[in-house]
Amino acid sequence: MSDSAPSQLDPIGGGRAIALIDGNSFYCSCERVFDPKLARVPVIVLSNNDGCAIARTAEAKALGIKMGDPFFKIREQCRRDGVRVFSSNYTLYGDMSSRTNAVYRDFSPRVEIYSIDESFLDLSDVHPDLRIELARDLRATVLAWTGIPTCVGIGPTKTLAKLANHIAKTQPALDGVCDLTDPVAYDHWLCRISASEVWGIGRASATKIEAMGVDTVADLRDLDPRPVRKAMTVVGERIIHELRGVSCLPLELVPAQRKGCAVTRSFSRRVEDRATVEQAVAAHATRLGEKLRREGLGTDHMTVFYHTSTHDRGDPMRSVSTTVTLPEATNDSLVLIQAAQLGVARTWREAPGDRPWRYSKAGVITTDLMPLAASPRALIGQMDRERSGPLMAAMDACNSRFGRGTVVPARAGLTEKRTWSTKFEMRSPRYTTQVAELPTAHA
DNA sequence: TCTGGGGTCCTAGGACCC
DNA sequence: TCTGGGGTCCTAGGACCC
Repeated sequence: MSDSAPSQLDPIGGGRAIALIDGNSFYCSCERVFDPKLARVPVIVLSNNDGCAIARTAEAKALGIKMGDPFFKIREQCRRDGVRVFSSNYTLYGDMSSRTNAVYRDFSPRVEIYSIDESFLDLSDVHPDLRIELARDLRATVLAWTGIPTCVGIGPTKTLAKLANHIAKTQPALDGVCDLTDPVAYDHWLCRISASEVWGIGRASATKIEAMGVDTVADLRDLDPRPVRKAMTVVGERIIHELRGVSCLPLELVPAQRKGCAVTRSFSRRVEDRATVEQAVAAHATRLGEKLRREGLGTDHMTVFYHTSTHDRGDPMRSVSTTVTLPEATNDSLVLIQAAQLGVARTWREAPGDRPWRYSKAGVITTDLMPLAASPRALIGQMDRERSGPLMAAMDACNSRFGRGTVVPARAGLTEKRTWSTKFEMRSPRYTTQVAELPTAHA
C-alpha cells in the first residue's frame, strides 16, 4: 500500500457518502423568514401550551436559555433581554419543512426525511473532492429559495453524518459544512468530540461508556463491541460499527407505515369535572380520527387516559388508563369519540374526600394500526363503512378548506366552548397556508 | 414429590430521538 | 397561576404450549 494515498485505497465506509442536513434553530428560523425584524435578535419558540422553550436562536442560547426551560421561569428574563417569544406554529413549520425537502430533492434523488427539520441525502455518487462544494451549494440554494439557514454533515454512515452535522454546527470555522468521509477530517475530529454527542448515546449510555473509560468518539469507536452489547444491547453495538464506517442503518427512502398514533394534551388549567374531561378526550379522538384517515389507517382499540400532575405536590394524585376495544378497525371519528367517552365513563370516580382530583392532562393512544382497507371485518358489530367513509371525507374536506374545527361532530359537548384548550398565546400567523394570514409587503 | 428443554407471544419498562 | 407531545426500538420476564 502506498503511503501517499491510503484514503483512495481504503476509504472509510467503502465510498458511501450520506449527508445530514438540518435547519438551524429550525422553528425560530421559520419565524424569521416572515419577520425581518427578528434577524439578529434572540428568538425562542415554546412547546404546546406555551410550556417550555423548544427552539432557540444562537442569540437566545447565548443568554443562557436552555432547551426545555419552563417558560414561566424565564418569562422575566425574556422581557428584560428583549427575547422574542413565539408559541409553536406547526402548520407553518410543516409547510417550511416541505419546501426545504423540495430543494433537497434537486440535489439528490435519494432523500430520507428523518424529522421535521432533518433529512438524509445519499451523496455516494458525488466525487469525494466535490462533496463539500456541493454541500455549500445546497446550503446557499436552500437559504435563497426558502430563507432557512442550514448545516450539512457528511459521513460514510448515518451516525457519522449526524456527528459531522454536529461538528458543522458547533465549529464556526467550518462555515456550516463538515465532511467525515475525508479521512483527514475523520481522524482529526473523532478524537476531539465527546462521545456523549454521538447519536443514540443518551444520559444512561453516557454514564455506562464513561465507566468503560470512554471520553471521545474515537474511544467509543475503539471499544470491543461485545461488552458494549451486554451493557447497551444491540443498539450500542450498532453505534460502534457505524462509527467505524460499517453501515447498520440503511436510508429509509419510503416512509415506514406508522405503528401507533396518539393525541395527548395538557389542559391549560386544572380540570376537576367529568364533562370537561369527556369533552377533551372527545376532541382528541376527533383529531386522532383525522390523523388516521389521512394515512388510510384504522384501529380496533384505543387507550384513554387522564391524570393529575406530579408538579401539584400535596394534591391527591390519580392516574387513569383504560383500553376500549372495538368490534373491528375504524377511523370514524364518531366511533372513536364514543370509545373515548366510554373510557371516561368506565373510570370516572368522584374523589372520596372533599378535595377533588385536579387533572392536568388527557389523551387517546392507539397502537397496532392497520390499513383500513385490508383490515378484517367483524362478524358481529360490523360498521357501515359505506356510509362512514364519505361522511368523514366530507368533514375532512370542509375542515381542510375552512380550517380545523369548522365541522365537528355534535357529540360530547364538542360544540361547547373549550375552556381547557391548549394555550398558544403568542402564535405567529400561518403565513404560507392560510390566505387570510398571508404576510403583507409594503413598498 | 421431583425432574427438562425447548418454543411463542405478549406486556411493561427503559432508553433514546426530535 | 404557569413545567410539551409524539414517536421508535429493544429486552426481560411471565404465561402458555408441547
